[in-house]
Amino acid sequence: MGRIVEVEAYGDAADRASHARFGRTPRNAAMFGPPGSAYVYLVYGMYDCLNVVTGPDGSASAVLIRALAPESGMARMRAGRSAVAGRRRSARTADGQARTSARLERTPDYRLASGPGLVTAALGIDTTWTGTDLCDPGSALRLEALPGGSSEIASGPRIGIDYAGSAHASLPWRLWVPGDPSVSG
DNA sequence: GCAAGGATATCG
DNA sequence: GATATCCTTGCA
Repeated sequence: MGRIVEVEAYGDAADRASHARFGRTPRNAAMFGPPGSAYVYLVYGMYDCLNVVTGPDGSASAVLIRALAPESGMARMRAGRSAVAGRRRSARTADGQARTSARLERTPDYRLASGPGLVTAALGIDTTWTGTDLCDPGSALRLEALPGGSSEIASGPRIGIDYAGSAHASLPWRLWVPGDPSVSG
């Protein structure tokens, strides 16, 4: 379990940074699904990114989960991180494997899910989780309300979307908990 | 600073 | 059917 400390908002075709910018396609179909369901996609051929579908059924929008502050299950998060790291080319050799493993061991708990690709690696989530009802208490992957709730929230431009053009790239649709060490670098 | 990696949307 | 590109990461 982790506390969500960094997210980004993505809209419909009008949002030139969104996967929905080309309308409905096989990949983004889940973005048009019911709110509270999951949209997981593979990015850069290696990392999965977890989104929460937010808009009404039939409209496209989602919130990308960019970072978690781990609260429990850190041993399993490390196992998940290790499994994903093992697929990288640098870990194909015995020497690379040893370095990757040593690096992960030096990684503090608060950095286990400090990035969108790291969130899914830590949780063991991949694209097959697309469509999961995140609001069902019976789901293995789910959202829960945080008792005691609100902390201060900062906002700024979304990351890695320069292709969208300055008008969209400058929108302050990245939200995070200021000062939290688990926010991505 | 930049390669790895595979799916994907678009173009020919 | 081929190809430029991608909501990233960890290495040089």
